[in-house]
Amino acid sequence: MVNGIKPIAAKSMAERVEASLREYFTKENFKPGDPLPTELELAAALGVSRNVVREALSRFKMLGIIETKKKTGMVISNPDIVGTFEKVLNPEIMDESTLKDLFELRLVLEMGIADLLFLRKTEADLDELEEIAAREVKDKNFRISTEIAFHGKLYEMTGNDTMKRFQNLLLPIFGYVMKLENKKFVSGKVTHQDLVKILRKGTVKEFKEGMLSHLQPHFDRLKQLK
Amino acid sequence: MVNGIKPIAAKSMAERVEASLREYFTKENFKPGDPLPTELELAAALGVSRNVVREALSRFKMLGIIETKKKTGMVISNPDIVGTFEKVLNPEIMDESTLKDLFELRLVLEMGIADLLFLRKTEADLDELEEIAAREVKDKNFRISTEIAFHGKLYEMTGNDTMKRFQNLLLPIFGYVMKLENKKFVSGKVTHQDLVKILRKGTVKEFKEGMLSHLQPHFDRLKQLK
DNA sequence: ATTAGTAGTTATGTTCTACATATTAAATGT
DNA sequence: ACATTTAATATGTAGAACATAACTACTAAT
Repeated sequence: MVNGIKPIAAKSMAERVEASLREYFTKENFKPGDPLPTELELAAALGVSRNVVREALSRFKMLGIIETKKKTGMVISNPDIVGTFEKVLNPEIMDESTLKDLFELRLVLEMGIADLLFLRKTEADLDELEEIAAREVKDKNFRISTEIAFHGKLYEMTGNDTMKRFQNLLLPIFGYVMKLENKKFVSGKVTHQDLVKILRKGTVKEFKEGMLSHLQPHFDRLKQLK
Repeated sequence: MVNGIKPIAAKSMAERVEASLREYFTKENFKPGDPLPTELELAAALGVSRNVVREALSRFKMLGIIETKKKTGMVISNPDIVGTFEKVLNPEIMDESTLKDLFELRLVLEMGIADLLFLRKTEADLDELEEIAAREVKDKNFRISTEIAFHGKLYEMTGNDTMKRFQNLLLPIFGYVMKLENKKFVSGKVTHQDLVKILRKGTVKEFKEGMLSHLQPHFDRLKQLK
């Protein structure tokens, strides 16, 4: 077996141009709004066809790192990281171990937002949350949608838009993993209504314990697996 | 002001082809390993040039959703989501509110991993962690690197590779935000060595309190801002 | 002098053709 | 039956050409 030897340039031109451009952007310290050379200039500078350059640029456009206008040219812009995440987060084509990891990540987030919640909660938020929890008790049929609504509202209350959107993306993962394991959504001893109550009048510590108890079935399952 | 009116098709062909392909993949229920039509077939089916198709395909290749081999053609594959994340996570071109959000996200993760840690910790892990903490006390100069090593090891101990890699990506964000706010890395009353001790002999609850205390300076700063 | 209109220029958007290259599959020869 | 050669095919890359939007500058008209 041949060891310590690797292919010279297995990667495609577009891939290499992407890497070169990325390096160029950081080296030149590009900031949002800064104009880029034209496609032809880049092609000439890199010694490749305009076609290849465009394939690489197309990638940056997808990430939101580059924006273009005709005649004006291209400029750097700040990418939408959550939006990008969305583009790869397809449960159908994800390997199982990653799915499991993301499922756990969701649990970790859920357990970790307590401090932010107590830092930023408002009366209006609590009222709305309470209303969601109350609605849930009436409509036995729509447990999943209210489940989503409740936890979604929690993330919203953190005042962290990125986290809220991120959690939203993880929702299908959550559902998918549950389906894979043929499990039903089961809540622990602490209900949503209990959580609201703690959030309103209790302490951070109590809330953390409450949330753990609420998610206990999920943690129990993890314990079984290992 | 004109209301309820939007541009017909402002998006580029490549962008629309990307969307069409994405829809096609899910509709046809493609799984990793499944072969795709050829570029020419796609171009014909979509009524666009092969060039445009290639620009769209290039995007999927970047995300790792498509892999290609000459002659054989293209197949669906499972994307590397953390790797994709890395491609957009450049602090230099990110807007400040997103940076702030990610900084908080890091804190939330840190607070939320306690349960996983106690579920999966091993003696070997604890030994290594203790060693890192001990090294830190000796080398006053390299506080930041040991800071990274310590918390990195914690994530590693969760047994969640995705989370570990994700945290690794957030590190530069952490540093960047600190630099932006001209703050130094300050630990709370609970040190790394204390955390190790709790992790070894204490309870989950104690560890959570310890971690909160360790990160308290950061939470205090958040409190100041709001 | 301000406005309106016109023409020219430029960079991206799109298409088409051609050829290179890797790899599979078929054909051929021993 | 096996090894070798040949052909076929899908991706990779290059180059030219034209379309299109948007900026610039010049011109004409009120």
